[in-house]
Amino acid sequence: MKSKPDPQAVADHIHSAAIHLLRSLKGKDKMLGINPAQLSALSVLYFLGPLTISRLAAAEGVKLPTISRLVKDMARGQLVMREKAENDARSTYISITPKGKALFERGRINRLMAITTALENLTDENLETLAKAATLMENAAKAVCEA
Amino acid sequence: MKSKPDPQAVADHIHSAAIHLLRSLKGKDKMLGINPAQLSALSVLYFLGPLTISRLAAAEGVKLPTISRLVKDMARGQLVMREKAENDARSTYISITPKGKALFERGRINRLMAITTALENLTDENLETLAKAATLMENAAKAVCEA
DNA sequence: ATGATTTCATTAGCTAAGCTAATTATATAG
DNA sequence: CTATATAATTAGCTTAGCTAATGAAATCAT
Repeated sequence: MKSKPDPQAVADHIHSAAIHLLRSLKGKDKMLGINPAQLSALSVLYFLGPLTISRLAAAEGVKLPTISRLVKDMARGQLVMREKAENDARSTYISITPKGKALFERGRINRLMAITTALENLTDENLETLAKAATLMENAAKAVCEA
Repeated sequence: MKSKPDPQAVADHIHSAAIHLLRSLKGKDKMLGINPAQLSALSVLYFLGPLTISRLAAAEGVKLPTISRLVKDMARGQLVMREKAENDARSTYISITPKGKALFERGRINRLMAITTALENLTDENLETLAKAATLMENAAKAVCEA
């Protein structure tokens, strides 16, 4: 064992695995009446707190008009709220409402339960491996962005 | 160390990591004039060989009409070819053309190079961890689908 | 202070990709 | 031979992405 791992092969393998894992979850969200874009935006607002449209767009890696419309739709559904910025009359802060919070939590639990169930029979050692790998992947993602 | 890992936390961590890694790659494809849906379909045809529309749809986890149109677009761009099935006049086999192959390889290399570069400074041990985790993630994805 | 530039957000209009329902053509079963 | 099932397409809808144009506010340079 312990044949020198080929970085290119590892990149390929982890890439496929990420794609397949996320694809397998795609179906799990629909039952809630939540779509991936909204779930993702809610996630950012949930964890980072209120953000302007611009910052939300940046966080999501999409252009500003895309978020502008998404927020309009979510505001109509009472999932988020707008608040005028005090210092800059051009900016609006978007924050998640209790309803949005609840929906996000349900969606999140939905996904995580699916994964957790799939991990159910793993040894502690394998879970440890996954935990370490997750951190390595986060770092890699950061590095890709900065490249 | 070696505190019993919480499966729920691991699920969460690996989920985020997969999202962030793939998001970080999103930008890398555009330069080629290839979009994610086409790249993904080409990938399936590249590795699995010619498939009917139905099987391609199943492999991609989308409905048949979605692939039907995607194939029409890709055929227009000479990325794939249609061939009538011999045994069943209803079926058409879709195969990747040399042009499609070349485009796919460029796109793939683009992505993989981005990841590979990001993994550049990892120890062999960490690469090993990622390789193992990739396999675990593939299994988890399969389990989620079957659940 | 005023005029030019930049920034934040929205709107309009386009494209791509997903879906369902309906249609056509072919296979298969009773 | 008729009925049913399957493969693919088409039509029509939705959502999410984009760019370009616009409006409104802030900043900067005279």
